Amino acid sequence: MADLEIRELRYFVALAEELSFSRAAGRLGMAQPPLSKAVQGMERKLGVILLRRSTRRVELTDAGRVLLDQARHVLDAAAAASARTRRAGLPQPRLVVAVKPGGDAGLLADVLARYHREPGHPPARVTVGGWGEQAAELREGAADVALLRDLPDHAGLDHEVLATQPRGVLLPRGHRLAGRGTLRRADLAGEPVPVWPPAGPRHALFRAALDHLPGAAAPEGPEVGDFQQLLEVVALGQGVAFVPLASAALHPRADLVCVPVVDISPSTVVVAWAQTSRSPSVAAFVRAATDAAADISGRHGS
Amino acid sequence: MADLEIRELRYFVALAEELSFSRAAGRLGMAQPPLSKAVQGMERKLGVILLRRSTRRVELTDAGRVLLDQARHVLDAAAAASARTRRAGLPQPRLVVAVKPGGDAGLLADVLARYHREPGHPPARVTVGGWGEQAAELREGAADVALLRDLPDHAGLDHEVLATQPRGVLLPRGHRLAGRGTLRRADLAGEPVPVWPPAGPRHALFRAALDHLPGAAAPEGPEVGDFQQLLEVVALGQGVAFVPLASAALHPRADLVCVPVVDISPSTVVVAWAQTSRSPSVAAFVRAATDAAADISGRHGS
DNA sequence: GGCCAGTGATATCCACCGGGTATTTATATC
DNA sequence: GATATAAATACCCGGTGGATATCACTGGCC
Repeated sequence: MADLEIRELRYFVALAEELSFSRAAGRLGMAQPPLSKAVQGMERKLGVILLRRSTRRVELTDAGRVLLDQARHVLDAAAAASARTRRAGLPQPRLVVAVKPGGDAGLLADVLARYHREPGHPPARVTVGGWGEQAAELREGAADVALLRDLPDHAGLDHEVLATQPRGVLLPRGHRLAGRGTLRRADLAGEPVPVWPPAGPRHALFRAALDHLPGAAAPEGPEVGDFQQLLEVVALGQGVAFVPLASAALHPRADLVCVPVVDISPSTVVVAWAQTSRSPSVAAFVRAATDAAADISGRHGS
Repeated sequence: MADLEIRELRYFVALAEELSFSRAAGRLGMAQPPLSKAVQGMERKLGVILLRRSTRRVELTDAGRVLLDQARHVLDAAAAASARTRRAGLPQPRLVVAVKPGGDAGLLADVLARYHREPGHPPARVTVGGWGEQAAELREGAADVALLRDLPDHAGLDHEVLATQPRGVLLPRGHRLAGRGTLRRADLAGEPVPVWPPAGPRHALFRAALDHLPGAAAPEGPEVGDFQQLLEVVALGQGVAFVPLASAALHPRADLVCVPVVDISPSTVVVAWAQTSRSPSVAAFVRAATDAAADISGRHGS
């Protein structure tokens, strides 16, 4: 049962994505024949046909689809192993915390203070990145822990919920519903929802919108790449967006209003970490985060 | 940033476990010098010292400890990739369900019926294994989904709780507390707790016992390897054990009594699966399991 | 304190195989 | 049926993974 090598898995992923031996070989910086041989070797070792190929078409078998998914996990894990080991070997290792601007619900300073109060843990270094990057950073070992909103459902991450925030809908000031004090989601049937981001896994706000609008009554709006574009599209009347009320308050615009929607699930602020890197320092940071959040909500509650 | 190869990670894990180049080389079926060279190559590629070595002692650096942990995850993922791909390539692929005798809370038949009712999914095959094996089977890809009690906290598994069952304490019939109708955990201070299993991650019942008994008041009892041995030890008065009441009812013995303990957390029955293998079939099985559990508890509640 | 046993590092060599080039084979299109 | 394109086959070469032999260092022990 000789197992597969990392190199072979990289080859296979490239091939499965390109569905062409020549193109995949080009992307890998190698010639086509050795790629053919490598894949034949994998099929021999596994005793399984991975690709149905003629001279004109290449397509994955069921087993090939499984291997594509699994290989990505292995490659992530291998990249993470290198990255985390390198970081641990630095003269002064740091706990890398990935945050998104506005995605920490104002908790970051308090969390860091609590984390540093407990001795024996490496100092924290904060990196700022857009949504989606954080999950990738955690999985690939570039970061140890992250504060973010609405965790994507990607496998491999554990999380604790720190806070929930009610969501509203962003509307242009002149919209027929802009004057209402609160809305229910049924009111929004038929409003177009901008697609965000245009490629790859959708942003949680987008998925939330689809989940919350009744049935297929939500036509897809234009594609937007970031939050600013989203605001522009809404201002132009091309779509509506579900955002946390607190987040809307951070970006006030004269031409937009944010109306609370009472019957949709709230946005969550979470602390997340890779399931494969639960070090004592990560645990300490998570504890600091949950303590800080409990303290805040307790203070609000009193 | 050339990444590490699976082969190198296997070498490193063997070396880190043996802490001896010669012994590790022996275990790997190779000679000692190439192992030295391979590890030097890894350190060169990573730019990190993994082992502090003299001619008499070998010990891991901090970075080495990190890599050991990470390498195990990569090797698990790689083994799982091979296993799952092989299984998917079989003429008639199956959904492999790992169950523990008595660990399904009587749900298995109903869950299987519901799963098979939905068309389009491969037929299920049930494998029976002891506790701990199931988690390993899921991580290594030998099984797709498992019904088990008290999920170990190993990383890499997702789960949904299907049911909770109150726990009691097993006592020999002549024990000073055996006549009581119910107990509180304070009553049990000072009772010895058998260690189970003797090596590796502890069984959830054991960890629960330590969590629930006040402070360090619980001396460790003898080591036991399985449930039958645990019953023997308790019968001999060498220790006490926390078990789900339903589980105790399955193994009635004249010389043992099970007394409910009212202030400890209940045992949970969960459906679990590897985070890295969320196929539609797994999702369908999980849905069937939660539906079946909701149905049962609903029927009991009515 | 010096000898010896044991262990890791170095030196050197070989064989295998990962990868390249040239060619053949098969299929879709016109 | 001719042609063009892309995967498979044939063959070759160089790098490297692994083996054997040896050196160098550490630590126990008389």
